[in-house]
Amino acid sequence: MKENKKIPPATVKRLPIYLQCLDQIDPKDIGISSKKLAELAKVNDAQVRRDLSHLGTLGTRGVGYDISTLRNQLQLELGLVEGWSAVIVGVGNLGSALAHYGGFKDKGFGVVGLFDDDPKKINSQVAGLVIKPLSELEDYCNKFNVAIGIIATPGEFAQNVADQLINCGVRSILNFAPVLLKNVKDIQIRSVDLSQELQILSYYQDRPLLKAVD
Amino acid sequence: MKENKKIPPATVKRLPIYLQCLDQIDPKDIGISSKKLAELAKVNDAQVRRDLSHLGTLGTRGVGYDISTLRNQLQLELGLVEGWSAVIVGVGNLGSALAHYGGFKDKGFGVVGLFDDDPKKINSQVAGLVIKPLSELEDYCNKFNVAIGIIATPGEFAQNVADQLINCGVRSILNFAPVLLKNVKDIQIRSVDLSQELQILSYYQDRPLLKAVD
DNA sequence: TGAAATTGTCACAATCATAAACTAAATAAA
DNA sequence: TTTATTTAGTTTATGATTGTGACAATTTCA
Repeated sequence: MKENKKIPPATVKRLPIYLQCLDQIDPKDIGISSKKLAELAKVNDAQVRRDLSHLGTLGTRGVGYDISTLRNQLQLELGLVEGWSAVIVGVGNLGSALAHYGGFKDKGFGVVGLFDDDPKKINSQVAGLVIKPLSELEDYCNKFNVAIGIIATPGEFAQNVADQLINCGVRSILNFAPVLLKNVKDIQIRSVDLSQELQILSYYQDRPLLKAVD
Repeated sequence: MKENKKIPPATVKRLPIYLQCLDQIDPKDIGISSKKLAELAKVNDAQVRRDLSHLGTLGTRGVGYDISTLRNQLQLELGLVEGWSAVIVGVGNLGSALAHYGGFKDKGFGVVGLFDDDPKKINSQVAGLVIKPLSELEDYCNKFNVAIGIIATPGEFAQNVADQLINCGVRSILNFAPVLLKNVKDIQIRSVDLSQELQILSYYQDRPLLKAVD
């Protein structure tokens, strides 16, 4: 209900899930109840109402939520209407996969540049983009006002790349390299470590009674 | 301290990080303090001590932790010494990237099979493995005692693939498809949604004063 | 023996999820 | 119209989880 109020991080993490659920329902439906949405998102329905109340008064008592209004508000709150530009640094298998990944564009992110320092890759094309050397990163970031940097290099180069990205004015970094990047004030960093995910699964593999969270 | 006691999920998520940090320190070092390890893992040092105390009494007061003992205990607790076998279903860009990803083998996971239902892909090789049709999944899982299934298909096939994997005796699933899989008792599922990570970054992009967690 | 270092553990505060209860609003039925 | 039903929004309570500061216990070293 309170506008302009800080949204709890746990709620922020669920907002993209709600958005995803909205894409999965019958396009003929124009409304949805918190109960139904909770079912799709696999959370408690009170939680849904509480989470959504952070975005303002979106629903109608006795009726439910209007789907298109809800989608718009979620996109607005998440900043998906701002058309952030992103670059991918490191165009190996993972970087290529990310460059081809359609899910980014669908959500309003545009990958505008690919960078690698391997001379054999420079000037070749991946997903319709020409791979550039890292030396051109700064010009690119200025030209396209790049907001998000995606790091898909081997671990040993990741910190250096992150420093360069930050230096070029990039404020958010999504890191796939298996290293912990230095925490810099005002810079948002999220790391996805594929092997760590498997290790967590491995822990619970031996302990079928427990359930992992998140 | 308490053996056989449930380890908090938040701690489980940090254990692979500690393991990663141990790989980054000078191989000549034989010991490490909680303070130093906390610095590397970017957490509080009291947290490190508490997390590690769940694995038993590993350290020595006034001295610190013996690195090789610590590494062994972390690997043991995470089940990394059991040599779990994994299959990858969906050999598009992301599936290929995962197949090539060396980080899995380093941590004790072996990718033993690739599956796809695209006739153009079947029988071709990726990362030294021949891509098989899904119809052969069950035989494979039995033959290699596959414990972990990695789903890298488009979203619309993910639930069906998950059902098949579970049917074949797979008990842990790492899902990269942008859908929420049904929760099945005794089956561990972790989902990594690349676009969701970007959306969370996008939220905080507009709010530089806040810091995302996790 | 005393000082410094460092672990293991406890206690406390903050956050979070969930449920219950209540109000308010909209719709459908009588 | 009146009444019943549905459902959002809000508050409160509660229990669980988590992170962190504090400190005694232990080891090393001078």
